[in-house]
Amino acid sequence: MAGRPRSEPARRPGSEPRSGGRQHQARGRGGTGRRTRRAGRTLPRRNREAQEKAIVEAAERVFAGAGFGGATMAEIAKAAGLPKPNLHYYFGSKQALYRAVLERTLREWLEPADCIVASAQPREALECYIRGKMRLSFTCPYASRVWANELLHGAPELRATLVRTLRPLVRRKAAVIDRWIAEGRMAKVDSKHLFFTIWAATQTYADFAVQICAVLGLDKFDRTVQERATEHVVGLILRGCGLAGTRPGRRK
Amino acid sequence: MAGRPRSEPARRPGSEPRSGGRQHQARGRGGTGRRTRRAGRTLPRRNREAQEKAIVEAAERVFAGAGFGGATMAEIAKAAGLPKPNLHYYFGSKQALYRAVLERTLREWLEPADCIVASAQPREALECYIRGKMRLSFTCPYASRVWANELLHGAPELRATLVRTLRPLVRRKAAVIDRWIAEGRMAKVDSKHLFFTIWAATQTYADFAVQICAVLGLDKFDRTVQERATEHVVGLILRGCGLAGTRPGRRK
DNA sequence: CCCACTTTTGACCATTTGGTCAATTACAGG
DNA sequence: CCTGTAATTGACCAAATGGTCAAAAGTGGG
Repeated sequence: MAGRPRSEPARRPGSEPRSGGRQHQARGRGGTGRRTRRAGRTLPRRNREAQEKAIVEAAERVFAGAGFGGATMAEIAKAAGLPKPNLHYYFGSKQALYRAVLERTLREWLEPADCIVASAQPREALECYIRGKMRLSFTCPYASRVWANELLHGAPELRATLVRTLRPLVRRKAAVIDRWIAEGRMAKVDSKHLFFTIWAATQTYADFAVQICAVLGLDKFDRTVQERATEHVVGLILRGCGLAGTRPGRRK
Repeated sequence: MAGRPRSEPARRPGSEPRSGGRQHQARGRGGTGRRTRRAGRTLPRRNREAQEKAIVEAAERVFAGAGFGGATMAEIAKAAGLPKPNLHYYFGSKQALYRAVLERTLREWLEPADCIVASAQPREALECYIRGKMRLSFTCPYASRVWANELLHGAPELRATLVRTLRPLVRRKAAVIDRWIAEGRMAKVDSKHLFFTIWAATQTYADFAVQICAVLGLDKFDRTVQERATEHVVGLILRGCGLAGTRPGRRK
């Protein structure tokens, strides 16, 4: 099938490396997504947005499992259930796809920080933040691992983002905490390093899950362990910040 | 290019991939190192042990920077200042070399835990352990990153080691902590999860150094930041374990 | 000086991999 | 039904990569 080259097929595919660079214009012009809603035949006729999402999600899993260097486009394509050229059609290159995955992750990463606002109670705010982070670790471990992997290798793709986005965010949130400290509402801790510790303590459950499972003798995290871990981290850090009290003991 | 000797290329002496692995008997007999002192020409004539060490160290840096999949034998060879076939001569395969790097790391990893013994004071013991871990993070970041990378990707090479070596160690050390808790000498924390938190909080300075530097606006850690970070982590966790007191405030 | 053994290397391969193409199919309008 | 555009896909590359060889060098003993 397919084939049947009409009449003047063999035009010698140029042989030159074409080298090329910016072919793949990506994104058409205006209303690309027309949402056809009329299923073609085998493929549910997904629109561009849905296809891109499917690819990014597949890529997230594969990158998380093998790192940028270890992941292959073929594997990602397979995971997404699409032929390989489609990935290039939508994202142009492996690196661009990788970047798309990272961008997606950044949003989730920053979200829980919304809890930390000056008008909140220190204990409520930090507890909310930590719980949010723990929840993410358990629900989106892949995203966390891709992010961790990128940092591990020197953040070649997002060093700029760290400085332009993460740094200002931390500065703002740290200022809130510093005020609480100045008002004597919590112990004197280094507010920025507190963030590093919270990130580390919470994401370790996503990034290093195998190690934790191995030590605990589990195959995977179950509800019980997730709750136990969460209460442990929340308790330890709140106590470390001088925010114990109120809630008597371990909840569960 | 590349010739195309079509005719009778390989005599296939053993056809099979050799699979096995024990070629490369490593370790010579007794006095391998004879240190010729007469430089052959460019290479100072290093003995086997020294060569292996040089290779492992180069590999550690390269694996840390690119992960297993992203690292190339050529790059490692270049970093070690040796031709590529030498790596295979000494270690047989990329995987074997990688494993050698991991084994080396495991030793460093476990060492600081010696501080935690039943006869010690809880505060002294934990403080010693945390400081030891922090020191390692700052002095041997590459090793930590290789380890982290391996865990991140599911620990394909050392899942067994985790269960056979790390798990029993944690069980023993956790038992010590549980006793201290039972004796009312420290707060009620989950002893195993306490280890996970300590590992995370300390190694984040090695694994995610770029992120921390970006947030702090630094190029690299200087003495001051290292001390500040150490005091922060020690203080936060000890307080979280109900082991504050004695030492008044932040030392520096 | 010769011999047996360990190391060192340059030259090569078979495969894998990111990426490219041209041809084909699916649609939406006219 | 025809046509232009978006999307899809099988077939291909050139480059990179892990690994292999066999021919050198070194080396120490007899």
